[in-house]
Amino acid sequence: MKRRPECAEHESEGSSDQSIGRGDCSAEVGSSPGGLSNGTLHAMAKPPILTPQAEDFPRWYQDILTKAQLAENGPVRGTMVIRPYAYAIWERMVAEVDARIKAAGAENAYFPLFIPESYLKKEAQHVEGFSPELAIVTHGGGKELDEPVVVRPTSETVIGEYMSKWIQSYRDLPLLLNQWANVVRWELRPRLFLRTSEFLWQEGHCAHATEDDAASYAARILHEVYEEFMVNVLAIPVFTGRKIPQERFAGATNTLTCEAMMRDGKALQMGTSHELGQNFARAFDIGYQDEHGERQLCWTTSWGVSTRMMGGLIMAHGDDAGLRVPPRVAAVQAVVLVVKDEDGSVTQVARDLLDGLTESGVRCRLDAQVATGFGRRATDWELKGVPLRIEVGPRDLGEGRVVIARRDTGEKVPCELGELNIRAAAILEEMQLGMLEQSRSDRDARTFDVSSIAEAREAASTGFARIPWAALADGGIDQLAKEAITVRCLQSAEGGLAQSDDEPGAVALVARSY
RNA sequence: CGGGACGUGGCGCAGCUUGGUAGCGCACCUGCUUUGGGAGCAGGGGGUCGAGAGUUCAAAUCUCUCCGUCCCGACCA
Repeated sequence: MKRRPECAEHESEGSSDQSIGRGDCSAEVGSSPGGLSNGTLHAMAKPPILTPQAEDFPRWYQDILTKAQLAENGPVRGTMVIRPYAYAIWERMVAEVDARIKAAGAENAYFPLFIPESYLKKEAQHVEGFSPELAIVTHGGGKELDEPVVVRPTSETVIGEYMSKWIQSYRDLPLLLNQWANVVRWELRPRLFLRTSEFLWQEGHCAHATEDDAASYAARILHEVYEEFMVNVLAIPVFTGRKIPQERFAGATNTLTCEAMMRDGKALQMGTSHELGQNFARAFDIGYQDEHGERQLCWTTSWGVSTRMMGGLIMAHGDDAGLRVPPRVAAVQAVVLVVKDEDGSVTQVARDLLDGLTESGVRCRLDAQVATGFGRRATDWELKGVPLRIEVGPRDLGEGRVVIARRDTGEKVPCELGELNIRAAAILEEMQLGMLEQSRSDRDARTFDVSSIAEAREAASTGFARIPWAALADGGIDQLAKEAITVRCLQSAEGGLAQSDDEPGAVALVARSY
């Protein structure tokens, strides 16, 4: 079993100079490719902007939330205020996921925030699973309510009630619904984006005629919507697999998951897709008449991704200089930064460049706040993870060029004015792929195939372990649980989704997790 | 909810042991000089010291209770 040094390793490998001006990286400092800065050695004396990841990852996470102005706690414990910059990224996620959901045939609708308590109680496992985390409204209009109202922790129940009305015939199937909403699950230990009492998400709810249809749709959403989005837009590779019974959604017969590795080696469940069997169909009488006039019960599914993905984005890509947002989700893909301007002429050129970039489809913003020093602004944009910084100063313009600085590698390259639009678009594309490759190789380097529990424990101290499911058969899960290691999912021997809880040859992916 | 740490301007902290009514760095505001990697100088604004109660002539400081935050566990998207 091979081992790699702790954390943040790829910052010190290769010729990356993303450490310019920062105190967190000792080697490679003087190598600014553009040859444009010379103060880097002095800059090393400055304290790091963020607590370095290797020193204290949770603190790094807190720091970045604050300093990149992403989110903060709301006044009620567990609630979250999402600041504009982070919300803009969330909106990009929503747009991308929504398009894929629609491509998979589901339609958006909206169901109420308040659910009669009695609905929750209709499905035994569902109530049991959720009752500890419910927020329940007992008063309204100044009076005690006859029946308490639950703030939705998820909407299987209300939606089930309406599906039951809307579905009469096999011709009404499949019924593929989705809603974007907020939900509330009272959390004991909240953590911004990762686990908040109120969060934003998308919840799909579908009814199918057969178990096979339901199963294949749940898997289709997992792969074609979630995995595809995470890999190609968020540039986060994920392991997909089947949850073990203990980790299943309350009321599901099968839960599928996308598990990603964060830069501290812990796993984050980024999305789930559930087969609900006929549990909710039975509880809410979701049924139809088939071709032969026989009454049949539907098979339902539900699936969701949430603002937790923001936490995943931050922890999968962020480095000691801040966030790194892959171009396809970046709300701001490029910032045109005026280095210095004495008579307004540089800013004018910057505006023109901005217009050109905008026309060629790059989401960009102007930073002409020359009252604030260049270094300060450069650092701030790095903190926010904007993929490209286009530096425009009098010196450049004298030579008819600008400098493009990449957030992923820290590299700076000069670019002729006339080529900016094409170059920027090309670099963004390259960065998108590069970030995915980097995440994938980092993850793979920390994912170990092991055969014993002792090895799994060892591997999970820095990353993931893949262990034969059979090796955890008697007491293995409990043994690992003592070290806070859990089974993230089961995969088949070939790497696909395990088809059952006791599939022969299945492999368990185990890790510490969020 | 169990174990640990901690709550002092927006952020990070000192002051608490030996009570005497608040300070530092960053950030912020104004002006000038600056601007190619976290600017400098000068001036300025902002805190009933997490909340409540108690002890005391006097509480950031001592006592109790509560609340909140962070880490570790049980629970979860």
